[in-house]
Amino acid sequence: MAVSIKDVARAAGVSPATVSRTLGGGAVSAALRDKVEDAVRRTGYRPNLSARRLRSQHSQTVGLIVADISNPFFTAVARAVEHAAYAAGLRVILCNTDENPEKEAMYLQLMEQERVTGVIFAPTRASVERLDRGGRPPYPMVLIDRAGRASGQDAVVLDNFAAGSMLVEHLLGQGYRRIAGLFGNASTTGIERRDGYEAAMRRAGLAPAAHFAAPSIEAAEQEIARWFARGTLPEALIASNGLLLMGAVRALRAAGRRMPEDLAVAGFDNESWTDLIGPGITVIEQPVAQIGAEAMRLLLERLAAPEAPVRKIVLGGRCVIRGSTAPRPVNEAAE
Amino acid sequence: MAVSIKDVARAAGVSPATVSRTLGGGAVSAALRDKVEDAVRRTGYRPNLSARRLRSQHSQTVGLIVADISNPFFTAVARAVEHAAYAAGLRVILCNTDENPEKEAMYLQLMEQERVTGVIFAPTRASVERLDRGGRPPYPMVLIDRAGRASGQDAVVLDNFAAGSMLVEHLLGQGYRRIAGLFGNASTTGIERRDGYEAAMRRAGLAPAAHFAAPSIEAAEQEIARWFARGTLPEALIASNGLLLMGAVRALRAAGRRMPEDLAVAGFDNESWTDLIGPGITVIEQPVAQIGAEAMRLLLERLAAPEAPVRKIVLGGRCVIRGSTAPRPVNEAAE
DNA sequence: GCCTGAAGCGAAAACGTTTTCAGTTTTTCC
DNA sequence: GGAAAAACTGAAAACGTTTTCGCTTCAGGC
Repeated sequence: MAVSIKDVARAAGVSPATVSRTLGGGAVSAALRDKVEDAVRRTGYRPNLSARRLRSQHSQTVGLIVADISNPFFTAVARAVEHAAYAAGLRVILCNTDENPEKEAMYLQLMEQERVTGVIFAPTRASVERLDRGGRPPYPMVLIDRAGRASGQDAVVLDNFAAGSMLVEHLLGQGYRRIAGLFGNASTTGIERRDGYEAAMRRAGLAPAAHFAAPSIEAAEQEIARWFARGTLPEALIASNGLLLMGAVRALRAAGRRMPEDLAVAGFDNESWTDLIGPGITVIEQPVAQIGAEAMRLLLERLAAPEAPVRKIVLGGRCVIRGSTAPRPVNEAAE
Repeated sequence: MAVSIKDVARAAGVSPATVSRTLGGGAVSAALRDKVEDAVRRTGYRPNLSARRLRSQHSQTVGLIVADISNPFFTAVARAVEHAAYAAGLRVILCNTDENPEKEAMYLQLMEQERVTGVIFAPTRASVERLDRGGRPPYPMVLIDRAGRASGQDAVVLDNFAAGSMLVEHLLGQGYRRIAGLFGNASTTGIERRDGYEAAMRRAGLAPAAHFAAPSIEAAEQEIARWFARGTLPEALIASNGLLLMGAVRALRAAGRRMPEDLAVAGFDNESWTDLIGPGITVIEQPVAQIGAEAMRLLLERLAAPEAPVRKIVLGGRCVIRGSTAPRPVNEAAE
C-alpha cells in the first residue's frame, strides 16, 4: 500500500490537514513546514491525484482529440498544445479517433467522465453536424482545424477557402488550365478548400473537377492511379492535405511520371519531405505551432470567462512555391 | 454540480450500491436493473472516474512516455500502443519528453501520482543509467526502443547491433569502403548501432568513423554541412534514425550533391518519404507496429505475473535496398 | 491590561465511488 | 415441506485528499 497523507502526518507529528496545507501552499508556520517537508522526503510520499481531483473538483487536465496522430499536421499541433499545457500546469490526455465518429463519441464521453477542465478537438464532419444540432458537451471546448459552421464553439482554423483559391490562382498564373482537386472526405476542412478551389476556377471561367478520397496515403494513391489507368489526367492537381499529397506523389512515381511536366502538383502542409522530392512541391504552409498555442489560449480564456462571446480565430496560410508548379511550357500547351 | 450515483439511486428508487452493481456487472435482478438503466438514461449520469479509481484502487490507465512525438517512429509506436490499450480497455496518457531527462523524471513521477497500471517508456541514456543504478519505479514498466543493458526491466528493442552491421555489410558489398556513421547522441540505441557499425568495419579491416549529433533534423543537417565545408566527405554515410537521415538528405540537397554518386546514403526507419527521394533511400525498416503491440503484451503479462522472470524481446530489422546505395562505379573508385 | 483580529492548527466532513457485511428473499435439494 | 444454499439488496465503511469549522495562540492597538 502506498504511503498516504496520514502516514506523512504521523511521521511529522502533525495533522493531515497541515500536511495538505503545506503541500498546497496554505498558511503553515515555518517550524511545522520544515517538519512536514522532511517527513515527505523520508516517507517518499506521492500525492494521489485521483483523490485530489475528487475532493478539489478540478482535474487540471485537458483532452486533445485528434483524428490521426500519424498525420504530421496533428503531431505538430499536439506538440504545441502539450507545450502550452505544460507551461500552464495542465496535463494532456491525447486521444486518437482514426476519423471514426464512434471513437469520437466514446472519447468525448470519456472526457466527461474524467471531468476534464476542457477539450481541444478536431472533429469529423459527423461530429460537426452533431454540434450544429446543439449537442453541447458539458465542458469548454475549442475546435481546431475543422470547425465548419459549428456555431456556438470557440475555434482555431485556417482560412481554408482562401487557401484553396490561392493555389488555383498560383497555378493559373503559371499557365495551367485543367486543374483537378483531390480533397479529404472526412472533414469540413476538405469541403471548404474545395469551395475555395471551385470558386477560383469559376472566376477564371474554368470547369472545376473536385474529387474526394479518404484522408490516407493509400486512398489517395489508388485514386490517382485510377486517373492514370483511365488516361484522364489533368494538367495540374491540388491535394488538400499532407496525406493526400503524399499519395498523389507516390502514384506519380509508380507511373513513372514527372512533376510538373506530366502533372503539376500543389498541396497542403509544408512537411519536411515536400522540398526534397523531385523539384520540390508547392504547398500551403499551415501555422501548426500557432494553431496549437492559440487553441490553448482560447481554452484558458474561456475558462476564465465562461460567458464571453464565442470566438473563431482564422489564420492565413502561406504559399510556398516550388518546382512542382513551375510555369507550363508553351509548346506543350499546344499539343 | 454533476449528477452522482446517489441521484441515480434516488431516481430509480434503489440504493447507490445497487446502481454501482448494475453498472459494474454485479448480481442484480432484472427488474431493478431495468429501473436503474432507465434512471441512468433519464438523469444523464456519467461515472466520475476519479472517484472510481480512488475507491477501486486501479486506474485502468497506462502511461506512454516517448522522447519526441514528432518523430514518425514514435508516432507509429504510439498508434500501436493506443490500439492495443483500447482493445484491452485501458486508457493511455501520452507524454512527450523532448529528450529532456528532467521532463522524463517529472513524467515518471507524475505516472506514480496517477497510480497508473503500468508504463511504456523510451528512455534517454540518462534515465537508462538511473535504472541501471537500481532506481526502480513503483509500477510495472516496459522499455521500448532504448533499453541499453537496463538489467531488471522488460523491454522490446530492435537488434541494433545487427542492424548497424547489416548496413555496413550491404555497403561493402556494393563496393564502398570509406563509410562514415552519424548516430544519435541521446539514446543507447545510437550507441548500439554505432557498435554494430564499428564491429563490421573492423571485421572488414577498415577504420570506422563514427560521429554523433542530437537527434533532430537540424542538428544532422548542420553536421553534414560541416563535412561538405571541410571537404572531408566519405564515400558512404549511415544515419542512425529517421531524423538524422532526413537532415543528411537536406544537407546533400543544399550542397547540390547526389546520391549515390557523391555520397551513398543508408539509414534507419522506413518512413514514407524514403522511397520517393531521388533514387530512393536504403533503410533498415523497424517493425514499429509490432514494437508497440509487443510492449503492451509484455506489460499486460507482467501485470498478470509480477514475479515472472524479466523478458527482453529483440526484434530483427529488415533491410530495404534502394538506389541511394547502388553499386559504386569502378572508374570513380580509381580517382 | 484588555479587546480585536489574524494566524495557525486539528477534528471532522465531504468528494463519488466500490466493497464489505449483514440481512432478507428466493431457489434448490432431499 | 423443510432446511440449506444461493441470490439479491441496502447500510455503512472505505479509498486519500481538501476544506470547513472551531479553537487556541499571538500580535497590535487602545
